[in-house]
Amino acid sequence: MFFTIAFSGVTNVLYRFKKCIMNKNLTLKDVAAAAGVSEMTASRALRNVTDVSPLTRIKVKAAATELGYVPNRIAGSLASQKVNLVGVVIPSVKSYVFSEVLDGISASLNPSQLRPVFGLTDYNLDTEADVIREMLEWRPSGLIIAGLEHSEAAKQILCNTNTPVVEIMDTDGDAIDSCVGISHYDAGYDMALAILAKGHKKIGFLGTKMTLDFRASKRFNGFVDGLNTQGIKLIDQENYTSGSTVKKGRQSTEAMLARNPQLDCIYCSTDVIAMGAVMHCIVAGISIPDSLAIAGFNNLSMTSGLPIELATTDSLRFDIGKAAADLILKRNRPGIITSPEKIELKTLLNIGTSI
Amino acid sequence: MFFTIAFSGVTNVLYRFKKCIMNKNLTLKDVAAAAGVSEMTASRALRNVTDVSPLTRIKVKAAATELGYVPNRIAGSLASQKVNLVGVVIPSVKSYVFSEVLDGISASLNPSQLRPVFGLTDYNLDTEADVIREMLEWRPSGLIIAGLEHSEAAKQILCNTNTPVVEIMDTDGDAIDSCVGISHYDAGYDMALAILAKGHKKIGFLGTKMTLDFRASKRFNGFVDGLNTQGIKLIDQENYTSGSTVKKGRQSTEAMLARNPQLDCIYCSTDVIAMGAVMHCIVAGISIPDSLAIAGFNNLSMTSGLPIELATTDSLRFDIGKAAADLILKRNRPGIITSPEKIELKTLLNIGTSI
DNA sequence: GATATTTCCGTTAGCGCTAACGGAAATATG
DNA sequence: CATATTTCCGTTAGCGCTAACGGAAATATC
Repeated sequence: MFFTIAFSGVTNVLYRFKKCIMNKNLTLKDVAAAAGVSEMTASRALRNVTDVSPLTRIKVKAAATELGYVPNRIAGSLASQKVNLVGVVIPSVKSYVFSEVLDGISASLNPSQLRPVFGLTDYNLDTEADVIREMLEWRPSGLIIAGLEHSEAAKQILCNTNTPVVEIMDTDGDAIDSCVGISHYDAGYDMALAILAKGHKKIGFLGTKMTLDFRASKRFNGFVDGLNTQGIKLIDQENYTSGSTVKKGRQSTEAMLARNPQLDCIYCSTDVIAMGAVMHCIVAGISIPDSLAIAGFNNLSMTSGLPIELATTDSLRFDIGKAAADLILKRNRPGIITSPEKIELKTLLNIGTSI
Repeated sequence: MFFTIAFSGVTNVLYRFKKCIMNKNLTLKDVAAAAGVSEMTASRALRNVTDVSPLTRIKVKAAATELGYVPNRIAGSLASQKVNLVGVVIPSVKSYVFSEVLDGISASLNPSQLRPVFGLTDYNLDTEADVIREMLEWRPSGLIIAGLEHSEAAKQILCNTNTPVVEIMDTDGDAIDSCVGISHYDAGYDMALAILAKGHKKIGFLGTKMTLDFRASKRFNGFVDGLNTQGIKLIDQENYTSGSTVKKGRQSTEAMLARNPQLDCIYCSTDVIAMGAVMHCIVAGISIPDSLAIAGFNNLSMTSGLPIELATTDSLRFDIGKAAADLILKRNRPGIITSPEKIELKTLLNIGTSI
C-alpha cells in the first residue's frame, strides 16, 4: 500500500475532552428543560414556527446553542412525515458531464429546504435499481434519475411510488413521470447536417460502447440518419469499451486514421474523446479542419483552451439539472397538485472552427 | 429561457393508474397482516435477522414483494438508533479533483451497509459549517470532510459530536479527529527541488486565489521554500480569482510570458491550469521543456493525452477516499473502539517530459 | 420420561420528534 | 363591562419501526 500510519493516538486533547463530556445524547427534552418550557414550545421555537412569543423563542434558542443541541432530523422527519431530501441517481461523477447537472440541481434547491442526495449506478441498470430502491426507503421529496432506460424492477418501483420522479438528460423515449432533457438523436442528426454542410464526406465515428451509454447510442443513430439524408455512410467506426479519456481519443484517432487515411472528419461521442483527437492532430501535424475535421459533444469547458474551437453541441447540463429540481420544488408546494411534464430543452450547436 | 414546455399532461397511463391505486402508504403492519404474522416477525424476516423459521421468512418476503412494500428507513433508523449514512463534505464537484475521492469512498463503502451522502461547500467556510450541521442532524455513522481548515462554529460542532470525523486531502495541520491525506507542502517543496535539479532558474507560479484553496496555498509555500534552498526566488506570480479552467491557464501563461519573456519554467497549482499553459506553448510554438518547462499538480487523467508528459504530483485522490471510508468502517464495527488516526499517504512525483 | 436447550414468535415499550387540539391568559371590540 | 378575538403554551397521541424481554412449542440430553 501507499500509505503509512504516521501517527496513531490522541491527536487533539480538546477533542477527547469534549467527547468524554458529551456522551449523553442531547434531545429536545433537554433543551426544553433548560429553557423552562415544554418540548412542544421548544420545538416550535427552534423551527421558527408561529405560536411562540419572541421572548420564549430567544430563551429556547439560547438554551439550544448553550447546550450545543443538534436537532434529530430522523425523528423530526418521521413525526412530520416530511423528508427534505431529493434523491439524484446518476451513472458516475467521473465523466465530466454530471458535475454540472449536480451544480444546476444544487443551484435550484439551495434556496429551498430541500437537499440533494446522490447515488451512483456506474452505468449498471441493476445497480441503478438497487440505488433507486434504497433512495425510496428514505421517503425523499423527489427523485431525479439520469436516463429513460431502466430495468423492469426499477420501473415497477418507480411506478408504484408516490414520490415525484423526474428523468433527466434525454427526451428520446417514454418517461415514467416528468422528464427534462434534450434530444440526443437530434444532436447527432444536426451535427451530421452541419458536417455535411461544410463539405466533409469521408466520415468516421468514435465513441464508447453503446450498450452502456444509451444517450451516446441515440446520438450515433441520429448522426447516421443525418448523414443518410445525403446518402453518406460512415467510413469507419470504433467503439471502445472503457471510460472516455483524452488518451483513448488520441490513440483511437491515430488507429482510425491509420486504417483509413482518406478520412476527412471524425465525430466523437464526447468532447473528451474529441480532445484526444485534436491532440493526435497536433502531434502528427494534421491541420484542423483542412486535413481533418473534428466534432464532439457536450461543450465541456476543458476544450475552451484548445488551439481550435471545437465543434460541439452544448448539452445544457446545468439547465437540465436546474429545471429538474425546479419541477420537484413545484411538486412539493403544499396543496398544489401538478401533472407530469416533459420539458425538452433546445440544444445549441456550436460550429466552432474545427469542421 | 432555453426550454419550451413541449408536453404537459398525462404522459403515461400506466403511471397515473398505479398512482391512483397506491395512495395508501404501505407499512410493515400491512405486510405482517398479509403474511399472517406479527409486525416483529415481519421485521425480522425482511431484515434477514435470526429467530425466524425459513418458511415464515419466505412467506413474509413473498407478501412484501406482492404488495410492493418499501421499508421506511426513517422509522427504522429512529428505532434502531442507527443511520447507515456517511456524510461527505467537499468544496465542489466541478474541480476534476473530488470525483475520484468520491469514487474511492464509494469503492470502500459499497460492500458494506453504509452509503455516502455528499454535501457541497463551494469553498466557503460558512457554507461548510451549515452543511456539516445539516449532515449531523441526520446522525450519520461518520463524516468525511475535505480540508483541515474550518470556521470556529464548524470546529465546535465537530468537537461536540459523537460521530466519527475524518478530515481528508491534506495532513498539513491539526485534525479534529482522524485524518487522511498527503502533505501539500511537501508536494510543492519536492516539485521545486525537481525543477531546480533540471536546471531551471527563472521560475513563475500560476495559481488560484489562495484564500479560497488552502491546499493550493500550502503547495505554494512549500514550492517557495523549496526554491529557497538554492536561493532562487519566484520571478512572477499570478493568482486568478475564478475557478481553474484550461482557458484561464492558457491566457494567464500568455500574459505572464509577455511580462517576463525570460521565464524558463511555470509551476501551476493544478493540472487543469498546466494544460492551458501547454496549449499556449503549442499555439505560440514554444517548445516544452526546452524553452519553457511546465509542471502541475494532481495527475489528472485528462493530461495523459498531451503531446508531452506533464510533470505533476499524484494527489492519490482515490486512495485518500478509500482510506477515509475504511476508517469510518473500522470505527463502526460494534464493540470495537478505535482511537483517532492520522494517515499520511506518500505522494508520487512524476517528472514526465515537461521539465 | 423429566429436564435442559434451542427454535421461533409475540408483546411491550420506546426512539425523538411534531400535528392537532384545547385551553388559559392577554388583548381587542362593541 | 361582557363578549369576541388573538396570542401563547401545554397535553395527547402518534409517525413506523426495532431492542429487549418473555414465553410457548419443538428438539435435544441424560
